[in-house]
Amino acid sequence: MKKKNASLDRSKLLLKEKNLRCTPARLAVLALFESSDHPMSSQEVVARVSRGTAYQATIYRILKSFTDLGILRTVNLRHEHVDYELALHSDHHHIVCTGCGKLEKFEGCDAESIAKKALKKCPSFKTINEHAIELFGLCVRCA
Amino acid sequence: MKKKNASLDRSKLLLKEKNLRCTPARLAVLALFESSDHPMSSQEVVARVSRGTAYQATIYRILKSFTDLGILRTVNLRHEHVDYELALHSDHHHIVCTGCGKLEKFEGCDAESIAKKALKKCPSFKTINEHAIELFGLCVRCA
DNA sequence: TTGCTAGATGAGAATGATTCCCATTTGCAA
DNA sequence: TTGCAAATGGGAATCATTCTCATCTAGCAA
Repeated sequence: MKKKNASLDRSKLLLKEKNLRCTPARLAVLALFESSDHPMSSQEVVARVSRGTAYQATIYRILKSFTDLGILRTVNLRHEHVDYELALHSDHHHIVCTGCGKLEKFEGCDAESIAKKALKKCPSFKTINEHAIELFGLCVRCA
Repeated sequence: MKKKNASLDRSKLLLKEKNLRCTPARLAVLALFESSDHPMSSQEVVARVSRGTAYQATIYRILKSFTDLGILRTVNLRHEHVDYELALHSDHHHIVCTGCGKLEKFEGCDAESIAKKALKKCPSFKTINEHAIELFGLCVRCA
């Protein structure tokens, strides 16, 4: 249970940082994202947070406020919906197999050099703070 | 009018390539995307293709089939909706100003090196065929 | 050119995700 | 502990998207 408590403490701290009250609904949403190995659609979150913990309208409100505050971010994996994931790490990206849907994460995308290049080409921009990279291809099995 | 005709011919060719019939509704959607300088939400497309040319259900059907066939792709610019754009060029990305929403395109993202790196880290993937890169930062005015 | 037919669209109803409203509850600072 | 602004519950309302099916048409074959 040590792990769970550590995660709970981190969640509480995070909410405090963002000036959000520490409610069971918010903690449940954070815990779900911490325990999930893949980004989730709003519907999946609604389905997976148990009814007693948070009503659906509350979950939509939480997803919106978390996204606005940078706790969550949206990801486009080219499914027919947007997914949400924790926005803790900036250098966190995905590879999707367009054959079977298999999903893997990767880091180390060398974003600085891309950002530098982009800024050189777009002089009307001053700084790059975040970046999203998604790769689409075929896994060993589907290739 | 030379330009317009050339664009029309390209559109007809594209539809034929994809085994889609050449209808006024599809041509109107293609023309809209060719003339637009920014990715558009489904609602914007519905609003901008005139009623006489295509009914909304038709536009949704067209957006879906075009996306499935790779004529359009979805882009996540972190607005509260997904945007569509022509998928003609693979190396075509965006920078978004998180202050004012200003949008610019850039090319030359050095995708091969990212793909190579990612494949090295993810041995369960064999090939990368497409990639999405979006950058978020501040424009000169907002910085 | 005409006729044929699978494919495409029109029109509006149906669906279903998301948001709204407001009464009630609750986290948390003083 | 108290007070109150913030958050939630519950269900109705909204609105984007999809469905159904009758009608139309693009494009091929004769």
